[in-house]
Amino acid sequence: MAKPNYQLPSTNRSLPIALMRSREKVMAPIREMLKASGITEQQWRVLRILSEFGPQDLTEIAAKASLLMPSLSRIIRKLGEDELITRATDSEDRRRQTVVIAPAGQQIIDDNLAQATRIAAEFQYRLGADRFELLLDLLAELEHEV
Amino acid sequence: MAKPNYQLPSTNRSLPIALMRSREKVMAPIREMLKASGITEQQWRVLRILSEFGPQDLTEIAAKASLLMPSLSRIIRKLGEDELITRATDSEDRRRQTVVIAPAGQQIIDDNLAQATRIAAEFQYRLGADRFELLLDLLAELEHEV
DNA sequence: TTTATATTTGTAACATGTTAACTAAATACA
DNA sequence: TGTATTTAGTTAACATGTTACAAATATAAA
Repeated sequence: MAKPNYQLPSTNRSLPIALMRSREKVMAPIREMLKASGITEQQWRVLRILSEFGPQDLTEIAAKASLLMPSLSRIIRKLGEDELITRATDSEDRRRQTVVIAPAGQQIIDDNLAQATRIAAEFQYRLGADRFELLLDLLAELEHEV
Repeated sequence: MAKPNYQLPSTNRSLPIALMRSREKVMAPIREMLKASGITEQQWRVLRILSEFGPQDLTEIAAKASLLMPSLSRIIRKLGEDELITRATDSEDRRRQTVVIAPAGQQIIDDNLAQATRIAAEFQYRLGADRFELLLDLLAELEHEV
């Protein structure tokens, strides 16, 4: 069976490449899982944030999801077209739009959250809780301003 | 002066998001530097690999650069159009194309490598050599097969 | 040698990343 | 009050990420 074969092998001590490869490795099983629901990794991230933190505007979502506004704008439009979210203009500040997760969107969360949690736990288990926390700390240090 | 203001703030203990934010933080100054040469982060990665490891085919480049073949195919075409590389069909295996860095491409490497090295060293210095190596080790562990 | 299979490269289609420019609305301030 | 600035979000343009598939070539099997 000939299957797409674009693996990303070979070692490398370059930090940017290591970060990229790790993220790919971590997200690949999530993406695989989400295929059944027909949504992407980023759409999943937005839905999770709406489910966990409740209705909020685009700027808040962008900050939590680490998405740039132009990307988020497109994602929100797509999620609206698919009726996974609804949006309403804020009555006090009419520039602002409050986004709310819709039942169909919440259903996708309900269908996938348990397995997503298992996948995340698998990586934590692989490193061990202490080394996992250490990794998150080291990554956070990279984000500090110079 | 009104400037684009799309920062990516807020903490988060999610590994995928931490990986994404760190990579962005590490690559942002490189991208900034490369603007003067008019090439992107990925084009830079390809040129560096060609400069460091010499002529090679697309598959080898993809592995070293952690790029998928469809992306690399477009990048190589663009680099060829800009005359930063040249390509020639392998005489023994005519599917294979050997890519060679051109003088204009090598010039971009020469113009930027010292500063790129300084930028990379800055992050290493920020963590300290030991913690930097530890970070690379932890990231490598994430890539292990289950 | 002929056929079947695997490998490699290319292309299409869609989604996102990135920067810049833009609109509309709110706010600061002279 | 009127004007400038800031903020929220959108749109445009280009490059890349991702998956699926097609095309070309090489290799193994019959």
